[in-house]
Amino acid sequence: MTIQTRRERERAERERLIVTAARELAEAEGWGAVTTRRLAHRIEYSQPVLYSHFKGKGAIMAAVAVQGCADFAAEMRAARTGAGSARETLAAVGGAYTTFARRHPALYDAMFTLAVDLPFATPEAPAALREAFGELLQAVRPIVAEGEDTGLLTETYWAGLHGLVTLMRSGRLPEEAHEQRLALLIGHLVPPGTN
Amino acid sequence: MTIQTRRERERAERERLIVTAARELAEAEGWGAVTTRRLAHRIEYSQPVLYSHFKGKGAIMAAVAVQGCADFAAEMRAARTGAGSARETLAAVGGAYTTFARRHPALYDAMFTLAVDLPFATPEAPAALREAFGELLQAVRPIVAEGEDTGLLTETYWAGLHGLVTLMRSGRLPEEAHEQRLALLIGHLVPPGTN
DNA sequence: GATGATTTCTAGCAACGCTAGATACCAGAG
DNA sequence: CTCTGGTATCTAGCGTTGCTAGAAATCATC
Repeated sequence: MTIQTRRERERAERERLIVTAARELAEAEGWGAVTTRRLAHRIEYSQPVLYSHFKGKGAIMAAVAVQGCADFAAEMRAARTGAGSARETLAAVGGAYTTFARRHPALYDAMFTLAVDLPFATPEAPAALREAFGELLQAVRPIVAEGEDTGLLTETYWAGLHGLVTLMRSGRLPEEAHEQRLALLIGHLVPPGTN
Repeated sequence: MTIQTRRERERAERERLIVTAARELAEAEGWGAVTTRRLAHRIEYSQPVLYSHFKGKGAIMAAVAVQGCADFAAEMRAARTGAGSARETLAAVGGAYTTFARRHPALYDAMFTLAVDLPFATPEAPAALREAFGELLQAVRPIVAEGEDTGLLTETYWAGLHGLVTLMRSGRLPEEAHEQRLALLIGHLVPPGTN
């Protein structure tokens, strides 16, 4: 019994090691630099070991994405609970969103741009993912107008943030006016007469 | 003289052939299926010929992107000139935007998501690109409120559309409520009391 | 028809994700 | 302590990718 559990523990530890190494490598040099060979060398094992833990490179990226979502949700939660009015809350969460995306581009890509096969808009979506969306949702709820759907408005806000971030990061939008664009988006989402 | 011009003409024709083949292949099977070998085989030349025309695969994709931008701008222009009120115009252009993105995913990716080294938010940006942005800009201009910058609001609208399209296409947002989200975005951009 | 430049192709490099088959390891039985 | 069976790991290699050097073929000109 003990021998079995020790092995399982070591296996789990190595799996965490793989995900951490992939994350560090990606954050340091981008996903293009994350190859199975480099990853294997980094964890001091051979390539096939990776495939005994994950179905492929995509699954490793998905694991990194889930881990990233947890951090992401935590940062948004902190921003949300530290804010005052409804408008301030929406701005704080939006700011946390774009700040995270700019500080952790590789993580953000794994979560929201690259093709990783993670279930998203379904109940089977990973908890961290639903939690991150939940933070956005709670920030949006107070500013939902009569006859509007909270979920849909949250998705629309998300899309706005995502668009701003990705277009800016790929050089399609200039960096400098980012804060003004973000303010415009938020200003137009908040109904007139809201505190 | 004539012999030189004939060669240049043939060269230009072959270059168009390459771009067209790349575009067709990408639209039919996605950019993942566009390899230099398949492309070369399709135009009935060997691979190195591609590199005598373009610096690499990225440059070919950039050429396809520019061509796509021209079509894109034309469709948005048609939608814009066919609409009535300011609100209708904004909605028509937004609809044309998302429709194009959904109908030509590969083209859209080359233009707005994949990393192609094209100058964007600068005067050196390709004409087709600036023209496409100009269509958006003209649709936005009538609804710009006092104290707002037209360019910045256009960029924000663009970001919203881009976010909706990319999140939906990657499975992060469910397809079915797309029209409602688009309506929400437009409804919040148009100032109250606008026709 | 020979010559010299230009164009095009053949063949190959290094790197990629991934995997089959060989090898090393190690817990438990005699 | 030795042997055995099963597991864990590695070596080696497949097929593919973007890209390129050097050989071969083509063609205008003398």
